[in-house]
Amino acid sequence: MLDIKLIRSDPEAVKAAIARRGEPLSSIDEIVELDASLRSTSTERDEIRSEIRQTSKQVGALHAQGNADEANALADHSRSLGAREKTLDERCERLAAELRELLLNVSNMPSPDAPDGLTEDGNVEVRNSGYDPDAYGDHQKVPHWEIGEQLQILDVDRAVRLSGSMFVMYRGDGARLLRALIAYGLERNRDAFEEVRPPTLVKSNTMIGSGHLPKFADDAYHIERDDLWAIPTSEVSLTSMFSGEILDEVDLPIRLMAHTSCYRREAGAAGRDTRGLLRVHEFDKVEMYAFCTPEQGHDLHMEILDRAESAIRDLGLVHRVVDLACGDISGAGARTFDIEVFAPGADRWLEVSSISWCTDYQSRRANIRYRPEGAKGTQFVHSLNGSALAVPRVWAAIVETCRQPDGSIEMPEVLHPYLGGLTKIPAPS
RNA sequence: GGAGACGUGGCCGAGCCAGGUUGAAGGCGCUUCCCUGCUAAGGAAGUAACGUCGCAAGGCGUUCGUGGGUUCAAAUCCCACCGUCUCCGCCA
Repeated sequence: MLDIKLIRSDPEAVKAAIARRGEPLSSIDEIVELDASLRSTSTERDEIRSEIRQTSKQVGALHAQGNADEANALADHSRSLGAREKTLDERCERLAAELRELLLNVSNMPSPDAPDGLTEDGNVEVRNSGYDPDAYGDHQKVPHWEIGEQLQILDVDRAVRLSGSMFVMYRGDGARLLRALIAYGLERNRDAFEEVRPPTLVKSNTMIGSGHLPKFADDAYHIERDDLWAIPTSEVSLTSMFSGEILDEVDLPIRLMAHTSCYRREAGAAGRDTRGLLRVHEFDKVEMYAFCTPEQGHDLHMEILDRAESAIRDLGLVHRVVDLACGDISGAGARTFDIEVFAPGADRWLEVSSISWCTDYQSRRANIRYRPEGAKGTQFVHSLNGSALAVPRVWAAIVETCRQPDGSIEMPEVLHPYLGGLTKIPAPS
């Protein structure tokens, strides 16, 4: 959520920023208007309330003196004020609800450092580990869904039987590799990040806090009976972990990481990139998350990017880092870097991590503040998030990249400690 | 899921049955100052967040789990919901 005071005092600057995303600007004008009428209405209401309170005290005092006539006359007067107060209050409620609805649907302002561009065509590649299309042998140009079937480590057909298309099932050494990836993602960040295992079913307010509601309701699974949402990422749970709290500056930054399942309806993506693990409704992910002061934001952003990138690099995967154009940054982010790995079998780049600095956009929604040391009052914290390791696509890239001419799959060395002695998934006999 | 008890400020804890001068006694903690003098004790003052108006000082409003209702007036009365605890049931 954007700061209403900023929209009020400098609507043109806000519009200029939002325009870089290619989002419509008309709601900003509506917000300014609604805000003005809300304030004038609530001022009027508050004045009447004040008068009612004063009058009521006098009524009590008069009764205490035994002066019933005068007390009743005053009470009558107060009653008429009450009617007016009610009307104004109802108008305030309506205006506030409308204003909030509009505000919740405005995306964050992109950072001035984010590249221009309304689509992914404006994305800027900032690093590439050295992609060479000729570097792959034929044995690596087999897509993971075929390898998975050959080695019986990925069973798509049976998963579809259970849950429908775009659900998958890992089996045998495939499931073991998945488990190793999760452990790897958590363990290498344990030096600085507190491991959390949050709920994966959350209330609507929790989804609003991270920015996934109300705008993206179609992308999420909703359990109607209990009005709970299945999280699309643990970012949702972690954002609201300190909701409503005022943190101490000395405790910042707070670094958290969580492994959870993630659930996505992928409503707009039917039929696109749906083979194998490219896009699935349920997947495992280790997420990094941080709350910090505005001053700490930039360095933390770089730190999380570096941690995510080095995890991929150490697995030996060809990858690149992309600085997202304004129009390609998701709603809550002000600046986002994506990490993509190259999957030689599927023959395409796969997005495996999205590292975002959300400034105070999420903390305003979830109401998370901190007390700056030596200053009065409170301020909203900044929040950042990024995948430490998103399992399916990394799993796919490993299986394809590490496939040997005999059809076996050599496990990356950094995973050995988590594989219980397995260094190679054997070729089919 | 059933029965009972309970939800007050940073914490503890009065107030609620008899609605009014209670934004809320008292204590603890914390901050500043004084005394004393040495890591104690004592004394004084201060000690929420948010909204809005104001250059400011400050004014006004909201918040006693949440949301409604009754009333001139609600922490106090009524209703619903949420949560916590105890016992029972069920279960991993």
